[in-house]
Order: sequence, then C-alpha cells, then structure tokens
Amino acid sequence: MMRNRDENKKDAILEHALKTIVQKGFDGLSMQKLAKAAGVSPATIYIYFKDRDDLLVQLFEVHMTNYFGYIMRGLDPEMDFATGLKTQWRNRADFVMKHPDVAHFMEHFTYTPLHYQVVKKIKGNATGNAMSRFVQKAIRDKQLVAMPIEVYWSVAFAPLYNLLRWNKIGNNMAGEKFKLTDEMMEQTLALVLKALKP
Amino acid sequence: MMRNRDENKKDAILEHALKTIVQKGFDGLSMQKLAKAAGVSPATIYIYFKDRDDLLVQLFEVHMTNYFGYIMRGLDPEMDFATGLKTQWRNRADFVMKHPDVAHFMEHFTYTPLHYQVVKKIKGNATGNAMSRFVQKAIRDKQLVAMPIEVYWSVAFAPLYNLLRWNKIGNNMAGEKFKLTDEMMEQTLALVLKALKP
DNA sequence: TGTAAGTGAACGAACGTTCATTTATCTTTG
DNA sequence: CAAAGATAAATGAACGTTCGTTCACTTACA
Repeated sequence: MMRNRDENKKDAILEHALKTIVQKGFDGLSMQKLAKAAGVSPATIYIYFKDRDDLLVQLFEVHMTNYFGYIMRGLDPEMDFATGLKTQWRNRADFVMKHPDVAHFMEHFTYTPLHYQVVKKIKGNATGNAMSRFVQKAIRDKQLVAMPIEVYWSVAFAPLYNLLRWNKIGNNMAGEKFKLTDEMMEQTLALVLKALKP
Repeated sequence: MMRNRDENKKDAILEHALKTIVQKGFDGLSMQKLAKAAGVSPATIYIYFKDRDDLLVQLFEVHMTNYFGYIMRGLDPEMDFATGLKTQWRNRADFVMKHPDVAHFMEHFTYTPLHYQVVKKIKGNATGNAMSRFVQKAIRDKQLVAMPIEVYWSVAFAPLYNLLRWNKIGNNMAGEKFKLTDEMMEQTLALVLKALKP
C-alpha cells in the first residue's frame, strides 16, 4: 500500500551532518547544504526529522547508544577491578581512536543547549547501571576505595579522555605539538589504579 | 583631533556575546541581535571587530588571558608539591564557580574550528612555563613521579574539571542529579595526590 | 490504485556586513 | 580661551545572500 522509507537516506543525512559539524561547527551546518551533500532534497530531511534541533538530538542519541554498547564489550561483572578498568580504558580509547569525529561531536554537543533535553532521557540506562554495579562490587571486595560514583568516574576516566582530546587536536594545554603513545596511556592508567586501589 | 573609542561599548558587546553563546549556543548568536542587546548599532561592532569570527576569537583570548592570570595566584615556585597543587585546585575551582559562564564558553570554544587558530598563539606563554618549572622542580625534589607534562596535567586536573562540569550541568554521567561538595573535592584531590606522589 | 516517500521551487525571515550620514571630541587657530 | 576645523566614532537603514521550512506536485512501491 505504501512506499517504504529508504533508511540509507536517513543515514546519509546523519553522516554528512556529523562531518560538517566537526569541520565547520554547529553554525556551519545548514539544512540546504546538508541536503545537497547527502544527495537528497531539503524537504526529504523533514520526512525523517521534525526540524533542525530534532536532527541534532537524534544524531547525538544514535551515537551515544552505539558508544554505550561499545564500551561495555568484554566486560564481565565478575572481573577483578584492575582488569575491568583496563578493559574499559581499552574500549573507550579504541572507540575514540577509530571514530575521532564521533567522539568530537559527542563532546561538543555536551556544551550545546540541546544537551539539556537529552540528559534527562539517559537516566537509568543499562550502561550506567552496569558501571554502578561494577564499582560497588569492587568496593565490597576491597579492591577499590569507597567513594561516590562521580569521584570514581572523574579519577578513573577524565585523565584518559583528556589525553585522547589533546591527541586529536595534536596539541597539549600549552599549544605544543602532542601525540599520545601507548606508553603514556599505560603510565596514566597505572597512576589512576594507584589512586583508586586501597 | 580624533574622537576616542568608548571601551565600555566593546565590553558590553563581548559581555552579551558570552551570555548569548552560553544560553543559545554559537548558532544562537547573531550580530544584529547582539547589537541590540549591547545597546549599540550593528555597524559599531565592526569598528571593534573585523568580523564575527574575530569577535569570537577575541572573546576567547580575553578570558583565557584573564584565567591564566587567575590560576597562578598565590603560587610560589618554592612551594612543596602538595601545597602547590592544592593552591592550583583552589584557584581553578574558585574561578569556575565564580564565573561558570566564562568557563562554559571557554570549554565550548575548544570544540570549535576557530580554536585551531588560537592554539598556535598560546605557545610559550608565561603560565605554561611556570607550570612546567613547578613540575620539573617537584620531580627533582622527589615529590612527584617522573612523567610527561601531559600525563601530569591529565591526572592532576582533568578529574577536577570533570567534577566542576557536572556540577554546572547539575547531572552526572548517568543523568542523575549531582551537586559537588567540598568534601568530594577534597577526597578527589587526595586521590590525585596519592597517584602523583612517589 | 492508494498511499506515503520523495522532490524542486519557493516562502518570508533573518543573516553578516556595508554605506552614507551624523555626532562627539580632539587639535589648531585667532 | 572660545570658535573653527579635522578626524574618527557611532549610527540606522539598507544591501544581497542564505537561512529553516513548506507547498504543490511527482514517483515508486505494497
């Protein structure tokens, strides 16, 4: 009776939107140029998205969902703390290295007013729950100092993301050339483990 | 012979630009609305700024310079490591708490294409040099494990900024309500010191 | 053949920027 | 020490362009 939607079109739109935002910023993304780049009519975009904001929010949600799935790979709740943390570091680093534009976009989006309307939706998601259980078990097993989950996350992962960010930019905080090496990442993980272990 | 510029106008323009960007994002900032908000003519903006990009770059540079000055307050190169780090944590936290919009804007700007043209200018600045000397002295005095400056910065400050960011948003990584307490900050600093001390 | 996907052209609004003009304040002059 | 003259600050209106979005219409499939 009715014609099916061509999901390739939606994907093409999202893909080019991501690329443009990373290269030109949010104010460099126009619907008409995006349509041209994705090879569709401007009106087609409005079949798949309510408006520009909806497109941006969906773009973020698609990648966030995908990312949340990725970082839990090979993670076993019965793992000891150090192994589990190392696995999560590897997953997060692999993802960011493989998809630097996606990582850049997701972090950039965080500073956007649109982010506020997404934040509320992610409450009670599977990834957050799994991490929470992992941390609580490690504390119970005396492999991790007792602390609020936010303190844990900040000490455990913020240093990694910072290194990955500088690596993407190619400069450190002083504007000097910077390239992240495996050795540096291992050294940083070791320091983080030293901080967190009892 | 000539009429002097009214620097209050420039300040008003920059101030309202900052506020708008934080509230509406970069694509929410238009020159005509900005002029109206700052109480000047659109043409006046172009006396003080070459174009929109120049305005944004100058806005960033003004606040970055000011911030770099702020975080070095009360910092003595002869301080022992733990005291020096604690001082820098207090300075950075104070600034972000006192000027949350400025901090938000500066971090947001970092993800913008414009940031690339600023990064190169900051090479060899006084703040970077002072921090470098502080770290090298601490290593020499055996108060700090030897490590690249980027690893040091990431472990030393990334957790703090992460907590401050969540505090500003009012949510943690799982979308739950979050408010940063002094106790949490002290606990995090203690963990960081544990990681960095030999 | 009915229905929704998909389109190109067009809408008014808003965009960044500039132009022609006026205004304010400085230096010079008498 | 006031008036004249010079210069750049400051302006409101307007420029052409591009913006997000929609409309009237065609196309393709169930």
